[in-house]
Amino acid sequence: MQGLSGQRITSQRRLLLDLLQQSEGHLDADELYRRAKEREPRISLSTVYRSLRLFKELGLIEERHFIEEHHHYEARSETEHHHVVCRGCGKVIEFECPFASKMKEDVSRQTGFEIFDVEVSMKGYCERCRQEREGD
Amino acid sequence: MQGLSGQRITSQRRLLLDLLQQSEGHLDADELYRRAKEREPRISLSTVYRSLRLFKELGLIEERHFIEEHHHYEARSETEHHHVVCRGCGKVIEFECPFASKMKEDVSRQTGFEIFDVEVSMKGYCERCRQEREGD
DNA sequence: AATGATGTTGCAAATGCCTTTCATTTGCAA
DNA sequence: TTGCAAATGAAAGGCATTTGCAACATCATT
Repeated sequence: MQGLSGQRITSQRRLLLDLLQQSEGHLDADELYRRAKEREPRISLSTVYRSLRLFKELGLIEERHFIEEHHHYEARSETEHHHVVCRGCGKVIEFECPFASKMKEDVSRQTGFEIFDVEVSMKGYCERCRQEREGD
Repeated sequence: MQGLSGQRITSQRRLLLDLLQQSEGHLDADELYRRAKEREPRISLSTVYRSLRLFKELGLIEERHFIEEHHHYEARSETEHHHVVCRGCGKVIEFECPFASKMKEDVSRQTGFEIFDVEVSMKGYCERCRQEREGD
């Protein structure tokens, strides 16, 4: 009738979602595009962006923005995980946060918001980069 | 001798920092530009961006990216605070997080990172938007 | 299987946030 | 007050992402 009802399953979408789900780690739009082109060279970057938006709306993937320049995407997993980014080399490590649900409740109570997403992100220097910095 | 030593105090920088410090809430570059132009119509957007970068490097302000499209800036405050963003209307509310330092320690121990920043951000719907959604 | 209605795609052009270039102006130390 | 490095404004550039549109799939119906 309207809206989301008439969504079609196309080869491009299947491919893109496959790639997102297979890949551990996080892909940015461009890397996803590069991988998709290996299998379907005619695919276009706009299709990648359009599909990412769709998957996000459907809740199939999550969008992360730990790097200023652009976003990263990852298939949604059961256990929510958070990120530390190294300011030196850009490395990203995930961790789980046992406080998440408690924080969510607290904040929900304080603000009256109905919260559907909690994200903890930290910045710092990884061990390797710390050593290099001390070397200077 | 070099580096940060040769920083100059210009009228534009004074104005911009004033505006950032006065404003409660968070400004994006464009809003800051608009406000600055009211007082100094010849100021340019690039000066705004250059100054924001400088202030950030000097630790005078903090950069937030709770909205995908662009960043928000706020004068650095003593107590660190975190944010909930309403997916409906974009409203941002701050909260304090008593777990922050504990999480920081935990993650530092787990990953070997030396962490200098923790940011908790949540998404949801505020009370008003929730009511409107239910009305549909 | 052929048809048709409508969702999707690729491509190119456009957008939007932000940065850079460069000629000119300004702050500030001597 | 002069000289020079740092800063500015204006315009051009860069890059991730979006959009307009004609050609093309998908899927429910014949």
